[in-house]
Amino acid sequence: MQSAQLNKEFNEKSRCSECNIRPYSFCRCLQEEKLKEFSNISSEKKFQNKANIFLQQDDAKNIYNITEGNVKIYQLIDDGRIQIIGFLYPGDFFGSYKNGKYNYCAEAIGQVRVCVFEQKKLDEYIDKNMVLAKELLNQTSHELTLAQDRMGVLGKLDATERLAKFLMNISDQRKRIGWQNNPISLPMTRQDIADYLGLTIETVSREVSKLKTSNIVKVLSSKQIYINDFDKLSNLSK
Amino acid sequence: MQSAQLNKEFNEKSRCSECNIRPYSFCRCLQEEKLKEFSNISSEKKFQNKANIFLQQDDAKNIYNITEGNVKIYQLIDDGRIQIIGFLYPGDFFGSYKNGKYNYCAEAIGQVRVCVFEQKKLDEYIDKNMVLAKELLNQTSHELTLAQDRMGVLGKLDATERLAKFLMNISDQRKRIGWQNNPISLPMTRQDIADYLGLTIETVSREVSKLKTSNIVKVLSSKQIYINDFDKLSNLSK
DNA sequence: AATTGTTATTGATCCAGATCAAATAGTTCT
DNA sequence: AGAACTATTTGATCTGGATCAATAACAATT
Repeated sequence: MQSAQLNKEFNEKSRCSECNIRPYSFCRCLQEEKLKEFSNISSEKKFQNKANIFLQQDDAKNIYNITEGNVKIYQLIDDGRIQIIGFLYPGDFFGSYKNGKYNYCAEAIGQVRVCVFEQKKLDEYIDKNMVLAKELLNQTSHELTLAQDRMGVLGKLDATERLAKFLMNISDQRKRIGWQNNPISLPMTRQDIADYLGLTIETVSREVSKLKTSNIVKVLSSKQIYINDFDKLSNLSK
Repeated sequence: MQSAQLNKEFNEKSRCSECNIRPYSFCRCLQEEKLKEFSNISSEKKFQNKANIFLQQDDAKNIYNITEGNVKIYQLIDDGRIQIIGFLYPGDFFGSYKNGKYNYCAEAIGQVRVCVFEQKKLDEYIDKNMVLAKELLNQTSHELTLAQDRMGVLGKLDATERLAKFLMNISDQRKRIGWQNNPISLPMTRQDIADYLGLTIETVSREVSKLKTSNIVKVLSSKQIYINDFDKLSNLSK
């Protein structure tokens, strides 16, 4: 399975030495290296591929941090309609809530290990632990800028620009964290990409084909894309 | 001018006694009531209607907190295309950045007073002041859930649903903070609403007319909407 | 290797919302 | 008040991407 492979690749490279640059497993670093007492307020859980970690509208009792694997978070509009908020990586926190209910559903992509914090205990702990408070603030701020970028994508870009930006973002991110950034592997399905970009699978597929035809990318397999021309792709992505 | 009126209405009611429920002027409360030393790291500035507070891609040296008036933040895609991220109120922080540059443009709606923090000083100050750190974390988390909700709106809702949700959100918000929630005043232009919802002015106008025709709202003026039927509007808004 | 189920691609048609265009209402200035 | 602008509404047409439909590629199972 593709995503299992991706996870393997990811985990091997996800150990950080400094603990200040992603990707890294926030919990693992804190627990093993810095804060032994950290384990008092958290426990570990495993999820298999496609397992729901929680559903939108569940009572939000916990905050999660990924120690291994990928998680997809999405909003259910009503029957059938889904908007994927994001694809998450080791080190990412998730579990934000509104009025005591989770704000989205969280689902494992491949095998996932998470660190579970009881919301209440974490809150108390934050009061006594500035490192954690600042880390949470940094991560949340970072996520906020990503979310704001996505408003521009969903509100104003056309299908060609959305896909180009998606591919560029993935490539950039992989490069930044020291992975292979070309060809890029896409662990998620076309349906996931469509739900992430606010398009349909057919449109995503057609846009990939257009990039292939205009020789900007080479489609090694449906989940492996080689970028021939970064400049052209970047120009398309706005 | 409509928005001046709105600001007046807003400011009169924006004084909080408890300082834990919005709207309130975060800076004002902190400065006047709780943290005299707070003023050491901040200064106050005024902006007139339509004045740019900062532009996307400016070096992000400051963080702002609104003490009076409203601010609109928006992303410039390229010439002409604009995506409005949000309309901000007293107490709201803004100035999030990525790679040292602001992530959006900020513009005053009506007259605005802000509290300006030098990013660097604020960062140092946070280390010593847990109240501020937690407040920033709370606000940022809250903004994040709003941003995530907006992804669903922009990615999956149709025009009718977008406008209905927009009106419901405004009404809910006003109710929560103790303002008149019916009729609701819309200080922003149709163009602003369109740029916020990822639509065109024509479509926004047509959707308002549809709500009027189906007797769900009464259009008192282009900026004053009376909601006849909350249930129906809520059903439309998903 | 053949069968079954899942995921992706490609083609044909349709429609929601964009665009273009014109009329109307509201605001500001002299 | 009247002129000059600006913002909003309404109408007519066009189009990008959705929808419907069929095929092709790929994986998993026996």
